[in-house]
Amino acid sequence: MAHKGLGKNIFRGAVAVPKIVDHDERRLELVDATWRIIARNGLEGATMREIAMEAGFANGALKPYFPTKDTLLEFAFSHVFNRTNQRIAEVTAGQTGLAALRAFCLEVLPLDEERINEARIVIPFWQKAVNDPQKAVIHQQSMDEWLTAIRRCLKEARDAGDVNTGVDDRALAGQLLNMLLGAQIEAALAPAGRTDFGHDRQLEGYLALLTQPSAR
Amino acid sequence: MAHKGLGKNIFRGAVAVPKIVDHDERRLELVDATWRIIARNGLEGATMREIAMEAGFANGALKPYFPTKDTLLEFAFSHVFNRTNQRIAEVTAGQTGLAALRAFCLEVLPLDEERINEARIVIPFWQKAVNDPQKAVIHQQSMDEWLTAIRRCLKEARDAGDVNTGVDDRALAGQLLNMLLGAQIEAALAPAGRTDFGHDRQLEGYLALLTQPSAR
DNA sequence: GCTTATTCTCTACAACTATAGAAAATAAAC
DNA sequence: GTTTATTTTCTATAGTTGTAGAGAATAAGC
Repeated sequence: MAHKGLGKNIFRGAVAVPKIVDHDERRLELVDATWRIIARNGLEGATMREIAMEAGFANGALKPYFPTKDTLLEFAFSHVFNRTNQRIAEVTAGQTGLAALRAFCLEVLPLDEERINEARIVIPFWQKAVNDPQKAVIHQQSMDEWLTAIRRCLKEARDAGDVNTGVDDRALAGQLLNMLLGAQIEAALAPAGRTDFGHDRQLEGYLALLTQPSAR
Repeated sequence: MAHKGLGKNIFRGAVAVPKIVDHDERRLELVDATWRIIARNGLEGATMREIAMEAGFANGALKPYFPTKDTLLEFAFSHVFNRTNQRIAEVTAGQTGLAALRAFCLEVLPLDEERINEARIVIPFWQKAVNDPQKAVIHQQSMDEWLTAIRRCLKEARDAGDVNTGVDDRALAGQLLNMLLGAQIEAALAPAGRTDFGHDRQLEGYLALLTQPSAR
């Protein structure tokens, strides 16, 4: 399980010296260092030297784990989505309808320092993705997943009577997704330290819009 | 009016040779070339050499007009906002309430190739602004203006009875602004050529949400 | 302690970038 | 045509970056 990074672990007569570091784990450490550097110094400040130093290594130490910088960055960016998606899964587990939708959005919105930092990582990613189709696909896939999840919640909420607007779910899901993305920008561009952007109130307001006071 | 770029146009006895190029105009040309390069090759591809060539000049020709690359980029980025704001002013002139709000949003949304290109320029700007407070302020100022404009429209629309939701205008304005920003990301990251993202339908849907069918 | 494969450090290098500034080209005024 | 200031080209430079790869350091098994 450990010998995955290099193809050198050939069968050797009797003695087999095991690898000391778990390559997969090391890659995650390096991704973490990359995130910290990007969040602190931006994409321009994320040089291989800087990242290595942040991880506690010297210049060339990343090579065995990521053959190229682009490999590292792409892996790092993918992992932001992975982590967010995992948190979403945890938070929405067992929930349905409007409750699930609320939990979903509250997890994506940059409501605390940690997620504001993630916003500061996602924006450089978007910038790269604008001119790198391979990275754009990574984004697109997660967005498609999110759209599907949102629409599932909306459908359930309609069945439960919590959503009864005449506006169709396709439009609603698009609105909500774009709101979530826009919130990342607002949070990432704000001066460091600000954490209260009223995004949670915006969300509650939006969800309230979906329920027309039909019978009153 | 022309001698603004350099401070060399000193009083000279009798003969005064006029400058041939209008510095302000030239700056705009250079900004245009910068936009084209960024939209086509991304921020990484926007080197001084590349920009100069795109504008039809050689390597050092930009210096008299922009002493440094950062100056050029900042000016170029500011101008995206300027241009958008001017278009907004034209389109919303004479309009009020929901009509003005609709016109405003339709102008900001990336509904055609030109504005999709602008989205491809704004995202690199945001990326720079994340770690450059001076650029972040440029963004913030326009966003504050936009928020104010949106809330003015909402108030007018309420007075006209076109908006009657219980959700307060502050939350609504925030939602709408974030929707507009998010739409830029979706458009900029899509493969070149796509132009229909349903953003206009999303907008109509959102505006419909603001009008509760109270008396029916 | 010795061997061996892995892991890391460090130096080197080629490519590229922003910028500076000398020199050439240019256009107006005489 | 000559002069003069402006405009542009072109070469040079200092700095940075990703990457390569030799060698040192390291840790496990004997």
